[in-house]
Amino acid sequence: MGSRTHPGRPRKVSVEDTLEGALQLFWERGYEGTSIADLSRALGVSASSLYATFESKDRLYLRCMRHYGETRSEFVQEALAEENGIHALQALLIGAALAYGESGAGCAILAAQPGAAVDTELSEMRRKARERITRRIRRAQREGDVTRDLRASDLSAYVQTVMGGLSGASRDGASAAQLHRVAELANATIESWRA
Amino acid sequence: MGSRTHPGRPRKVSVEDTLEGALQLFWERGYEGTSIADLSRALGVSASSLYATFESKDRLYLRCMRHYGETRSEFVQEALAEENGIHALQALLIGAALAYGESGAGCAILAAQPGAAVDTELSEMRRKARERITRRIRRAQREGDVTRDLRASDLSAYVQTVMGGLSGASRDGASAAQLHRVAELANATIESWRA
DNA sequence: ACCTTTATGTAGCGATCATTCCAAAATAGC
DNA sequence: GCTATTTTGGAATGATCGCTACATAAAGGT
Repeated sequence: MGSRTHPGRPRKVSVEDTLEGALQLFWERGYEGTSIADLSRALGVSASSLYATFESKDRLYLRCMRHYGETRSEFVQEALAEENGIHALQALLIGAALAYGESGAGCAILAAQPGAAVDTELSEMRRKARERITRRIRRAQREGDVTRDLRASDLSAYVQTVMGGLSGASRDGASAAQLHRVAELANATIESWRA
Repeated sequence: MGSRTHPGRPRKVSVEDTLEGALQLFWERGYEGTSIADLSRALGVSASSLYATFESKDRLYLRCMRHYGETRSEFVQEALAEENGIHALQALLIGAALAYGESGAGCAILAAQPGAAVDTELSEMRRKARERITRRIRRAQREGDVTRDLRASDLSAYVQTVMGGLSGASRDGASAAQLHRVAELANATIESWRA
């Protein structure tokens, strides 16, 4: 299945560009608030082309959310790579405040509403993100950065709760500066988690 | 206009019951995820009756959100009535964790997605809630419960951000116990705001 | 009994929804 | 230039959307 003898007509818009454009609409208006006609109009591609490339609206939405995860979560990787565990978590919240403040639409995945079978996969994505934070905290506890008196899963839940709150505040119109100040208040809590 | 001479046919379902039932659907599935046909089926009332009583889907939704505010925010009043300012804010988060944990659908107003002209009013409701918290914090600062080194509006924003995060976590399936533990972590921050 | 008033259900409105069919267009290999 | 392959746009699918017209049912006032 790798012969590739006959090429066919070239696509008007690349898959990458389509995902990026569709993401913007889904991100701002949500899954149910974005119709195929909206996407077709905004992208300059007919509905049938979208269906030929991405099987259904569900699948396209899912691809967009994965695309979001791949292109908008660098700040998570960078923050968790901080040597000191406390600094890592604090950098995570500051990074979230900055990222959500820039976009003005919060986190596409955390802000997604329940809807059909898509929600299962999104919930799984959120669970994995939380798990990544939990593992980083466990490592910090092993390394003596974070106290062992508190459960890593609880601390992780707190961090993701604040991130979700920042996401919501961003969508509600909070300024980047405002989000930053909230993140700093939350970081005072994290400061108290030192071993 | 208070004569009331001719009564007319009695309604099958009271306005109160209709609002309560419609709220349940809107709360769980959101505005766009709930159709008039869904409401008609769930309430046992025809669509035309709904339109005769509530002018439009927008207005019905708005009435439901107000109904939510009137019947589900007792914990806010009770918490903010606490004598000590620090305790008031802490009770607010604990109360939110309890309330959102019970419903399993978070806060209907904080979790509402942007959509048409309805969003303006919901945003206003959130703003008023935040203002109420801000005023309580200012009072606490006057009474010497909370430090004057931090801006009341920032502290209020933090509290509402955590509430929004708890709401989202609840919708994502977090248990009441889990929400409670997160609230207690957030309350450690609030503890540090003592004057 | 009749009248006024209000709420009811049925049927239907045009618009939009996600999705599909299909023929034409555009490419590379032969 | 032909063929195979793939994407394209336009038209149409049935279903559902929010909403309305209309005739009838159920009450109290007289």
